[in-house]
Amino acid sequence: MIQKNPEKNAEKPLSGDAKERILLAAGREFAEHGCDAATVRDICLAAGVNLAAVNYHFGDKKRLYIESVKHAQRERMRQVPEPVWAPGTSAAEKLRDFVGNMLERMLGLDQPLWQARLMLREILNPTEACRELVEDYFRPHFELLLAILDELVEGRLDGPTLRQVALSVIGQCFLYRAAGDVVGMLVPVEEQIACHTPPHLADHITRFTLAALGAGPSFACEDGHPSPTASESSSA
Amino acid sequence: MIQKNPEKNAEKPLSGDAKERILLAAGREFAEHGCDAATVRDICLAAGVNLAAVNYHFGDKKRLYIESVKHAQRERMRQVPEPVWAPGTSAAEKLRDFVGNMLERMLGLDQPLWQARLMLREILNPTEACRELVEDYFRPHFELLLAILDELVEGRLDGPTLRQVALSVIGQCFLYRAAGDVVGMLVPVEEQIACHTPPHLADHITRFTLAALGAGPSFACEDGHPSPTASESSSA
DNA sequence: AATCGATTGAAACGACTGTTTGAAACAGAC
DNA sequence: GTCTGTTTCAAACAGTCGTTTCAATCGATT
Repeated sequence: MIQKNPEKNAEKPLSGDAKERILLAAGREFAEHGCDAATVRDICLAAGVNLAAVNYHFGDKKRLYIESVKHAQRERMRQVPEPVWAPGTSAAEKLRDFVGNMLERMLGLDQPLWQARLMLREILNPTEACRELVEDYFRPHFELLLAILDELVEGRLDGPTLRQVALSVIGQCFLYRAAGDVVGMLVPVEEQIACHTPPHLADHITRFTLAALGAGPSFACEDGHPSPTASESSSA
Repeated sequence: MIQKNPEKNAEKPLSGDAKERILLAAGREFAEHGCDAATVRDICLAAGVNLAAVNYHFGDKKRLYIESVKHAQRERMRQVPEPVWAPGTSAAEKLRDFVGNMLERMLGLDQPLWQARLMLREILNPTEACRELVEDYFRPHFELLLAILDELVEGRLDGPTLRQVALSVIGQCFLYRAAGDVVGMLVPVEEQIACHTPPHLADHITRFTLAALGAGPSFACEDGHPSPTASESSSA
């Protein structure tokens, strides 16, 4: 029943048709409680639909979970596209933009937090949706990072080493996403709000990586932190 | 019912008194399914005790969960103690040992896998047990790493920068623990069994970090991977 | 042997789970 | 209007959940 009623239920804060509302509410609930612990009753209540709607539109809970993961992934790809650079952009600048983009995708507060959290659950406890998530979402970013790093070291590193370097870069970002609460307990609060914002983190991780690859100034040979806000990067 | 099983818990956790058997089985179940999704019936079945034993010994499920996390933490601390070094050990060697120790604690296959998995759940979704976990378990290791790094850079980095470097080191290790399955989908299998063992990873992460800090040879200026099995580290 | 507190046992409690049901409401086609 | 297919609704289904109950059992002390 594809009806083109543009403004039918404007009185309700629940926009879209039932199926999409369920996907949205399911994503939130699954992200917060996990696939098993979340309940279809809570999902339907949050979505403003009847309890039977889940089984009508998605068959059962498990298929709803998989669909909600895929939905969140698609939304995430649409919201934060991969960066593109003008020809002639240096590899170091590309790395800086890439890291910033990844951190924005992981930690960005302007994006819905639950989408990243849902994917994090899928990373930690992979289900059927994980393989698709990896192939469509993670692998392209991984390959892009590999290309940037390869350009950066001008082909001086072989495949396995290059992949390990890429995983070192990702790991540095991933920690703040996955273990953010524990990091928050280990680092003073005033230091967090000063240094643990996506731009500052991107600056640190980029400089750390460039220094490791011999493509930038060493970390410990100059003054402590040379103004993390500097280094005007020409983002596309 | 009190049978003397002198054998250690190879597979059957039916040694020791009921309370300890419950803690062991609870740790395994909570690690696999999470606090909410795990059931006290499965725990009691695995522990070989009556259903009412959980409420008798621990009050309710939540308190059992907290106690099982603390129990796993204590066991982990007992099994993998912090490394100690002879006076005069270089900071680079200390870093190498520290990273190897941390990776062994995260990925070591000779240790029970479920303990690390249970703590990972607590990191991702902190409960009441998390603060104690951080203060008694994570913070000491963090402070030790900070001391090593400070010695390594000979005081040339201020506190916040030093902490960010420490988090970079931890993040590189943490990725393989938390996102191991996804990493396994991005890297060819033959490369994993060759390069993703704790010793190889420790070598890579240490060299990467030392290069970033200007305390070791750069990564991309020499040949690709100078035999990761080398560099005889004087482990404690 | 008798007693007492600590522990264990089988069964049941009420609440909640995912799923199903059949009727009602709805849209458009005739 | 009737008819068709789609979607929504309240209610109930059969299980499972955490927790409780109370009698039976154990271990040690008297």
